[in-house]
Amino acid sequence: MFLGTYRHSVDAKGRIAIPARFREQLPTGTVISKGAEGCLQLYPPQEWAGEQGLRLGSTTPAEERRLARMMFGAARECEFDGQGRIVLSADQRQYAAITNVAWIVGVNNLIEIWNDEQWRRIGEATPEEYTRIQDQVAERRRAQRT
Amino acid sequence: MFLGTYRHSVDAKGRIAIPARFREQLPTGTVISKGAEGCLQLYPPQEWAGEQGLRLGSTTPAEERRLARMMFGAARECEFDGQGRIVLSADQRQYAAITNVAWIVGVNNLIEIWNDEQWRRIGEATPEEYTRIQDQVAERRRAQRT
DNA sequence: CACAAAGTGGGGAAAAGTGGGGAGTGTGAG
DNA sequence: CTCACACTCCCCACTTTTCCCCACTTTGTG
Repeated sequence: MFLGTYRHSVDAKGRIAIPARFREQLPTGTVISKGAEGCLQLYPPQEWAGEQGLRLGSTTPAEERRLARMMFGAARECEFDGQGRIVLSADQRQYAAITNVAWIVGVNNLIEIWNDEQWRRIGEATPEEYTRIQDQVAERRRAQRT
Repeated sequence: MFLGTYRHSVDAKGRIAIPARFREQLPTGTVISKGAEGCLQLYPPQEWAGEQGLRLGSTTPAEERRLARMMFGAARECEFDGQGRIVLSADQRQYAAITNVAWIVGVNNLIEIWNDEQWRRIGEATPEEYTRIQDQVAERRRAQRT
């Protein structure tokens, strides 16, 4: 379970330190890829396995073909250096518009990496916004139960 | 079952002591996160388990993605030091507007942490207000049952 | 009133995060 | 073929943060 938000710097070589709390839950085989809304996502092996349902074949619909190409084409296995950092490729940094700092966010089953500005819009919600969103969850849950 | 209200101080390092009566009911795996109306909430493991239905994957709808990011990004597992204190992150203190003192309130199944001023507004309700609120809830329940 | 338990505050060791140097490898131009 | 350049890793050193431990104060209880 990945929880919490961390603000880390990205150095000139494109390296970023993954918080120790996350790192110790990430075995080798962890994959980083592009995610929705312009973030990057780290999938632990068991989560990445869940995405293997997406496959190309003669009967795969057009949209799934496109999604599969984007997801798997952008993916890479994570390699940690001695300091617990991974390298974000130029391509990945451009996609997520990351320059000097980035936010690393635990989202339950996977980890996301965001640029400064975009994360602020999500993470620095006021109590009022947060309350509204929570009520939405409750409403959604109630609707699903029926 | 968590009952009662305690006024504790928050030191320069952001630490706050959880009342012993609460602590002895909180196993490891307790999670603290942002709550409605600008408070912080402590979820014992069994309560938090209910929040974990939200998962991210390539097929998760946009609304759920946003909810998951806010909920889990704001959360952290509680870690007690030898004195029974937890650390409130800078982010959490800012959200709840907590500086030197805070109120720790047992609310049946979970625990809330409030800043001084906001709690006074809730905790120091007059008998008239209390009665009115009780009637409102009763009315709502009756409406839902139909 | 004495003792125990709970809460508060701070110092210091250890861990985590940050930045940069330099060896090794590969590519492309001369 | 050789040299220059770029790039990737690996390692070392510094800074900052975290957390563990000790000591004091306050509260509660027999």
